[in-house]
Amino acid sequence: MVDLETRELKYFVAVAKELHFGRAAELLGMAQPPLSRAIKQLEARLGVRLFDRDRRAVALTDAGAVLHREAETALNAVAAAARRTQRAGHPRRAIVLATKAGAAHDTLQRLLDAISADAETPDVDVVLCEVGEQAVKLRDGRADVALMHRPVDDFAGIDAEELFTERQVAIVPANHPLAAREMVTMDEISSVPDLPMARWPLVDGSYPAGPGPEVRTQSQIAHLVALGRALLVIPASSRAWQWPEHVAIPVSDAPEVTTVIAWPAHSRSREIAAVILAATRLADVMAS
Amino acid sequence: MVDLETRELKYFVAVAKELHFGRAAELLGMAQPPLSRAIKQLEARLGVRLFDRDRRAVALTDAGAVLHREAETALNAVAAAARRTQRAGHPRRAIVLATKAGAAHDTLQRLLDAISADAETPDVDVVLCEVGEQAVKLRDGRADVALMHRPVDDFAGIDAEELFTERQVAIVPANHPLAAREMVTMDEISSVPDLPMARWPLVDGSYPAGPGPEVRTQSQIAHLVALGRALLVIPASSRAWQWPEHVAIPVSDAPEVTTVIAWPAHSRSREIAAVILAATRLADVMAS
DNA sequence: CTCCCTGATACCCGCGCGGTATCAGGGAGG
DNA sequence: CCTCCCTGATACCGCGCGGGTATCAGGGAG
Repeated sequence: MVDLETRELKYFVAVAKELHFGRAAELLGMAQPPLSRAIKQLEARLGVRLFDRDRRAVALTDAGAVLHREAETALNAVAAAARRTQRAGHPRRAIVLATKAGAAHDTLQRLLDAISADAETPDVDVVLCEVGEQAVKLRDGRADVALMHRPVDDFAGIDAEELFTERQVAIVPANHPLAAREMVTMDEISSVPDLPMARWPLVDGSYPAGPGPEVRTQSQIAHLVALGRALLVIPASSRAWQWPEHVAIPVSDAPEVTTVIAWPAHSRSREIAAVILAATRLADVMAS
Repeated sequence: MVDLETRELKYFVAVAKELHFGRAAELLGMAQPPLSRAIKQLEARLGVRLFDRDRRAVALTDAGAVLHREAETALNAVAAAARRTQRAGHPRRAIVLATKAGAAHDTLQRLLDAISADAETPDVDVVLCEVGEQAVKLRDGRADVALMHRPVDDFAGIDAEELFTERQVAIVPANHPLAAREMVTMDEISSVPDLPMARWPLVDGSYPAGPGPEVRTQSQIAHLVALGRALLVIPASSRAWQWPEHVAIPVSDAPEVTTVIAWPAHSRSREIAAVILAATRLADVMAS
């Protein structure tokens, strides 16, 4: 049985990301030769070639691609172990709730109120995330629970309880012809040439192909829409970040989005359970 | 940011399991002093006390208990990374299916037939498990897919697709009065003093309290039932291992058991997806 | 043909990990 | 009350390995 050290995994991931030993070494704060040697030893120990180096380019082999994925989840698990242990050991025992900035603002407000009013639930810190960051933070231990969205977010390794489901709205510039509409369809908004949909980064940080502008943050897209350069389809409850220059129009045929409260698939502590319970109870109240 | 090495985690887990530095060191194949030092350094690095040592006994602190849980999942992830990488790199690319020995025998038979008949699906090796072992093997990479049972198995970190649901039967000795019955209730069988239910080990290896005999394997319990010393409630499809000395009686009010095909929550490769698809298709055929 | 880019090799040094020997403190038994 | 022993902590040492610098090697570009 081979066993890998997290140091080796970290080295491997750096090279797999950069596909360049020199740059990877620099990122790791070390020299290139020991890095080359470490990777070589790793390959020897596993008995598997991880990179194809043909003098000018470095590429992942199939096995390397597998390790790339696996190593990242393993490193996340190790980091989570460290962070959760530290948090458990320190007097301050607030749990961390991750949520997309601007999303479900009023629900979150009421949830936090309910939690702080209830003596049973622990203190909660809120950390605001961009796009799909909640899952990352749950996985590496920087957060304990999160508000996430089905089906848009990535739930691998994450459990969740449904809170509420809502339709989506298109956010368009107030001075655009579409702004006068009562309701639109996906077909209509995807065929507007002067208002392409903004492109969000995928999990690996790259962008899908398409005509729309590349954005990373909510305020970037808010700005772009206000400038009349893009439109956006989001859950209705996200409207909290709308500016006067924005108009929200219900989209009749966009898939509904379910807001869920999510936690890492393992480690369901009593504190986390209390918060989940508070959230589901609140959702029941709001539904009735 | 602290980062833990897998070596340290392994040391910690050994001590957490044994609650005894000397024995843990022996299990690890090392001397006790370096182990003590390693744990001490770990505590220093995390800034958290992990064990309460009061000269005569070693106990986990709250933080230690957290790390115990987290470290085991992290180590599983690391081991899985190594194993899956090795498997991906070697010419032989069979995927490994874990199943409880004796359970759902005919379904499995047909599934394997369907898979080997289909050129699209990969080769499949079958590994037979005792009780809840499938989840462990999925988590540490020794298996890629598994047949598991809801609600009895532990699905933390594991995704699954339902295959079929069935009622449970009580297995009793053929010479016992109950053997003549057409149908029994849970109440009836739990109040038979001379036929206690066998006790299976919990996830941590210990046994729940109770009058029944402790068993670890299917053949142990099969033997015990044949000897008239215990009874057992299992899904109807598990009857494959019945001996002539066994009689199966439907239990009217036992919770139904759903057999599912399961895989680790991350890493859903094309090969695994093909096997899952074959299994769900087969279940559809069998249901109609 | 030459230069340069990039990964591999050679070699050295120092830290850290693991080993042995020993200490320290407290519980149990006479 | 004293002693023995059990168990974890401390002290100290040696060496292996991880990381550094210098250099090589091979192939693409101009």
